[in-house]
Amino acid sequence: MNPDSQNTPRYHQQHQKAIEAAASVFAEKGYHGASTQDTASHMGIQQGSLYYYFTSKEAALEEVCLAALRDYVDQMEQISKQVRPLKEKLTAAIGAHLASYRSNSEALKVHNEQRLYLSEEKREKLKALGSRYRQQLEDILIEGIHSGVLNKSLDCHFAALSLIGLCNYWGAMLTRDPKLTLDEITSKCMHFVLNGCLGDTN
Amino acid sequence: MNPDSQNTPRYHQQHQKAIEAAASVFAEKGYHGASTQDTASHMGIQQGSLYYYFTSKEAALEEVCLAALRDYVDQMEQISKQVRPLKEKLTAAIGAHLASYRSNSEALKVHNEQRLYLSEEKREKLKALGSRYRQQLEDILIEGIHSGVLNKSLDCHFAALSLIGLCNYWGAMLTRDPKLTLDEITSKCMHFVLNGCLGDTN
DNA sequence: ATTATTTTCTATAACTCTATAGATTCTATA
DNA sequence: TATAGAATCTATAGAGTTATAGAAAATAAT
Repeated sequence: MNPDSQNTPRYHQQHQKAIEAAASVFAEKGYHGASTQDTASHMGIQQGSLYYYFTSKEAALEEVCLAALRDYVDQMEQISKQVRPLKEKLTAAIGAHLASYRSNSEALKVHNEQRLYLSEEKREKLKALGSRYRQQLEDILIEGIHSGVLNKSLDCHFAALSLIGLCNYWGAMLTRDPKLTLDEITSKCMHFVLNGCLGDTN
Repeated sequence: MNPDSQNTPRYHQQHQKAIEAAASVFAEKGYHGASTQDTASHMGIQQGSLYYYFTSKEAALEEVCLAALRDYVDQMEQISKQVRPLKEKLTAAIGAHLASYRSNSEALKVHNEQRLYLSEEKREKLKALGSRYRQQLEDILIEGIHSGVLNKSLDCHFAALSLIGLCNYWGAMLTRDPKLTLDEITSKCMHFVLNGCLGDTN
């Protein structure tokens, strides 16, 4: 393949479609459970043609994971930069995290559930992105302490990770159960994270 | 195979070993990523011999998941029956959940991450067990409201699910990072679940 | 309209995987 | 120790998988 050919609009568009198709079938059947045939069928081309867009099946997984993370790390970056009160920021962060599951559900699900099947080496880039995300969330919480809204003795590292765990859990639920609404889950997560089970009503 | 042969001590013992071997390789490589050859090698027999203990690869996955769930649903049943103050019960529940990951990590991990690859039909039994677990947790919370400890307006269903999500997240962390201690994570989860990020220090 | 390039297709090599059948080796018991 | 039954092994059918090579079709450029 001529390396220039990767710069045509058509190539870009089809490459994108290929990533989405891979995300979709990996999300449904898992990385090992899905075949390149599945991905190809999903985007309406022959199995062999897929290799015009991916060098290997593993490369496809890597691209899906990277695409998923980049999107939502970018969003978080935006949110953490803004100057707004803690509660608004946190609501935005949780909302964006959960929304990623609805809009981009497949890719994010694949990242969370299938990335361990990538070689150590390929996971490094993902790790870097992932911990940037966690750090930004942590920074929001630290800021919340400084502004006097959050409990001074809060372990922000633990809380940030717990929040990620919680959002991933509910995000996965959102993709499985269409009856759940994004807004409701967002506000319930928010309330739970802030007040826990003891906290006062408000 | 003579059906009686499944009643020998040797059969029981090897069958158990087979479940553990399957749990181990499924946990590491995923259901589809692991081969029956892997499982057989892990327990030191030939690939074909495995079918003396499992009727199919899928049946092996089912057994692994069932074994994992039964163990920890039983524990929860014990805990929810006891007459103790809410905080103690909840600590016991969280502690038991997290401890399952340390002791029985592989099977539980397989249940959480691979059970969706079972046929709808085979998942039914798991669902029943799983929702019994959730219900018991929910009951503990409801009891906590009645005894006046928990916030009256708490959505116990949502809270129980969130707690499960949180414990699964930290449970997975516990299995990956040996530096984390069970007691510390238990108490942090407990504190987080009760007080959230706003709640007072105590 | 002809040519060059990009995109897709077909066919297939080289594996790997599950599951089964029948032979073989253990093991307990009479 | 002879023998029935349990446990394991070997070999393989049959299906599915990834990746590649070269032909064909579609598209863009001259």
